Amino acid sequence: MIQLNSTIRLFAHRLSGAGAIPEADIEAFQDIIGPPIRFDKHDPLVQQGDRSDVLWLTAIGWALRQRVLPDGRRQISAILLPGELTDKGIVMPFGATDSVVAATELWAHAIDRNSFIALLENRPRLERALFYEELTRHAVTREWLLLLGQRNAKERVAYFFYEIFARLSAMGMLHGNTFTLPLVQSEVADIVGMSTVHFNRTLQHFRSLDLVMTDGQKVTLPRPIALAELAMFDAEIIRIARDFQARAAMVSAKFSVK
Amino acid sequence: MIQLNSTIRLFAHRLSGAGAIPEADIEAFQDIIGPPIRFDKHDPLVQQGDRSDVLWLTAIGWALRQRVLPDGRRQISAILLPGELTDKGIVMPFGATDSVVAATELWAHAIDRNSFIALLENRPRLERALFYEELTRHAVTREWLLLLGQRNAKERVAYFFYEIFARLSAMGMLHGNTFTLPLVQSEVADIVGMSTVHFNRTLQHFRSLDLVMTDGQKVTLPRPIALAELAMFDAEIIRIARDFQARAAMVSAKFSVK
DNA sequence: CGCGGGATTGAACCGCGTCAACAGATGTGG
DNA sequence: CCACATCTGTTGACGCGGTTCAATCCCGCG
Repeated sequence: MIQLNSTIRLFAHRLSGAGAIPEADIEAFQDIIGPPIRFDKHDPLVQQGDRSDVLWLTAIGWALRQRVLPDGRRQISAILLPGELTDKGIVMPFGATDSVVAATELWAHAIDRNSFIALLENRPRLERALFYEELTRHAVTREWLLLLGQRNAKERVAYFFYEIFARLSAMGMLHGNTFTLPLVQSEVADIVGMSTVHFNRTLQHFRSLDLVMTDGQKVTLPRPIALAELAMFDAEIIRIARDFQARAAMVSAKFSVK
Repeated sequence: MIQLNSTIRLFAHRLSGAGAIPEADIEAFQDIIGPPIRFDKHDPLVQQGDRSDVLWLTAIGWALRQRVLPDGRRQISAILLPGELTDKGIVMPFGATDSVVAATELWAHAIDRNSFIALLENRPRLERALFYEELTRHAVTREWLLLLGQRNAKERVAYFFYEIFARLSAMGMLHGNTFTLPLVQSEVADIVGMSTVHFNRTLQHFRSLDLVMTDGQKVTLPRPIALAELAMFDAEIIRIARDFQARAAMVSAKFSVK
């Protein structure tokens, strides 16, 4: 059996949401990714408007998908954790709609656009898995529309912390109720659509309620469920997240994903 | 040659964004759709949380995709014009994440879930077209995140009117600079994430600038480009919309899509 | 003619943004 | 190893954009 690296494992695990992917497809995918390349914090992996010939599979570190207005206002639309593709949209015949920038020092594998397209052509189950994953991600983005369009500052911040918590939990990247959040406050503010100052004040509100504790980049949520309820986190999504978590635990036990 | 109805034409046209679909695939698609069924205004086609065995292809009338919070706050995440599918996500093994409700009297064709899945299985180009369409729609949804997270009330309202204008233009559903907007103000308010009262006041602002004129459901944009600039509508998206418009004009000339 | 849904208006209020200053941590070059 | 610059977090003061609540107007319709 071919040795698969843990990034590919993570990636394949993400895609397994709607059914397993043939091992052969995963191996074929591994064949087209390049060696890991290093990006500094703030380096762009994808530039809004560009037509690039490569997309990236993140291996270590966080990246942010974002769009900016001419006057500099910025909205972050997604956080890319390890094992994610920067831009499936590269298959489309127009430029990237968003930028993707490294939020931390980051390592990512390059994937040639044409190889990627050819691979999907020959591996229908892999293509389908990517299609289904996109449907899921789109649903998450719509949930964020509800967040930005209807929820107030406290709800948004509670939602943010709980969602990060749940996602890292699903990846086995939690230590108890503590995790590392390698983002500065202005970045989080541009995720939840509020000013840095007001995010800071809202954060202090949650600190005073003992719902969020911070120590440098370490964040602890002593009562995550209380946060989720405050944020009106959708029960169905919690359920899906928990299933995910259970499967992820199995995956990490088997393959020691770090 | 098999006779295709105009709804299927519209649908196929929408999907052609990243390449033509074999005529045979389109015919096969037509084979699995049921006769048009009537929905009253406010009737749900899809209910948030439900696991249904059918999805719908809209033929006549508008529908709204929306999500609501437990306390009733609602965010509309998409407007479905004729020739759109209510919920590709039905292929996924979990319930609908959003509701879709008729915004007007509406006619739609039912599609059986299993037939739909089987069709995609056998028609890789059709499946790919749906995948690519989903990528595009997701990009639009991310643009709305930027709208709700960063733009102010005036920009949001300007953006809304221009986007509807551009989409209807692409479908040949404009009469000069005038179109029919069959939505009440509270619905538009829930699209742009603001209160009905403030939407009304913002609308009056644009009326006083002669940028938007209304007469019942008739809306006229005397200077659409000025609106687009005010909204900081992305130039690339304008370009794509114009290409679309050009192609749509050809389609409607050929097939007399109404 | 009365009813009901939607549009519009007024007034009061406040959530959140803006601006500006300061504190603390980290880094960097001399 | 200090001096200084830079970046991030925090706090205060102020005011505006937008919400809320409650009328009132308008129009189509039974």
